Amino acid sequence: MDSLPETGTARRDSTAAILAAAERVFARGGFDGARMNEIATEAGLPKANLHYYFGTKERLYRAVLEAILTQWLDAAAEWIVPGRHPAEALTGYVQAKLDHARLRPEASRIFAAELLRGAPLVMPFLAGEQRRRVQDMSLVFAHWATQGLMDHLPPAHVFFCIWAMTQTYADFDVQIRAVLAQDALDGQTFADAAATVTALVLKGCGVRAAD
Amino acid sequence: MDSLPETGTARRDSTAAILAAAERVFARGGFDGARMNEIATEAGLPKANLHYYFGTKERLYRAVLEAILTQWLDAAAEWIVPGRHPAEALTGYVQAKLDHARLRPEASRIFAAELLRGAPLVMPFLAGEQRRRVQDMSLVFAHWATQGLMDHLPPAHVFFCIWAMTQTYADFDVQIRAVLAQDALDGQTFADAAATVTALVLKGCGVRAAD
DNA sequence: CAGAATCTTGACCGGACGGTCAGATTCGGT
DNA sequence: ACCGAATCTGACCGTCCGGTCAAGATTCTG
Repeated sequence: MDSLPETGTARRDSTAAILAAAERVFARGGFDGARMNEIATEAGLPKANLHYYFGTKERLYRAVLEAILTQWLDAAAEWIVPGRHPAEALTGYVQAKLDHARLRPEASRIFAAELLRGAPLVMPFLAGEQRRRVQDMSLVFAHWATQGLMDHLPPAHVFFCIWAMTQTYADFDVQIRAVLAQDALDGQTFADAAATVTALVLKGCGVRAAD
Repeated sequence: MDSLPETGTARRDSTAAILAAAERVFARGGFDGARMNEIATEAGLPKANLHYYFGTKERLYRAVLEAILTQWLDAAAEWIVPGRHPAEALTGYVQAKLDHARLRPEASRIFAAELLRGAPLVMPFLAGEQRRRVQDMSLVFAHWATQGLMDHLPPAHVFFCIWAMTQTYADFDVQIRAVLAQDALDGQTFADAAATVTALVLKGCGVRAAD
């Protein structure tokens, strides 16, 4: 197929396969529920191979988490800038978060499980980078509010609510599917979700439609 | 202290202690993260005693879940009745959910972890009782909407959002504490949360203030 | 092509953990 | 006081699972 003599190919391919498999398995059962054997099978490699590349289960888990966190430091935040009208900004932010829930539910679930455990590994991230981001975005909210473009609400709490609403469609989709009696969350359902969340956020924050 | 000759006292006391300890431990690490030994220690009983009363770890877990589910079939739903004005009803519902998050965070976390695992045990509850409740409450929403008391939004999604927003203060409190740089979520924080969630829901649903 | 470096893998190990059990103790009724 | 039922518990067992290892295969480098 491809005859180029590539170096380091094995390492790259194997680690990628392992990380992908690990993300799926960790998403299914959390750290404690995951079995190295299961990850190995899912990756199509012998278990000893995982240990060759990652050493221990915890190091593998950390590697998976790391990749996920850099996604949480996400493109969504770029919507929240003073130059934009809050209607446009918040719509974009919500949509970006919802897209993430739809396209990478495993990542969202692993992050959720980590928080449920008390966030032993991601605490530095939460108290550092994420806290800083929220502070920055809060300034933008304050700016919009003083301009009369939206209500004065505690910005941090608004973000907690947006995160909660959007991630619930990834983390707890089994509940949503059960209540809606659907086999899988389809495009229509996500469209309804987007409309609902956007409405709650925009109207809830008293954002007037962009002129 | 109390000298009444009570029968079955041992059973009642022991099972209660075990269930309470189990709820705490399961909330901390989920089913897979919990250790029977840990639960025993926390309950102040030898491990064999847990097995005497509950047989297996899974049966103990089921017992804990059962107790939690009957709380989910909660008092909150009683707020959502046609006779009430939606402003009052939704405020009460949100407040009840938030109270639950504040007062029984362990229960909320165990439920969340169970959903994350794919809800192997509570699926019948979700697809049965809970689905039915949502259908009932959706009728009330439709009633209010046709009366012009609130906007037409997909009622089920509004509930998903309310659940998500309120439970996030229990399930992911570690994240909220980190971002707010607080040691524990205090009364003021929950007051802010209540104000924010209520504002998002009421204004978001276009509920006019009660006359 | 030789030798080094990297990678692969089946077989194995040790500890942790859920679960068992038999004997001791306490309880409840009469 | 007595007896059967219920309760308690330390010691033990078997399995599962993360992790190791050494020998072989493959790939890289000069």
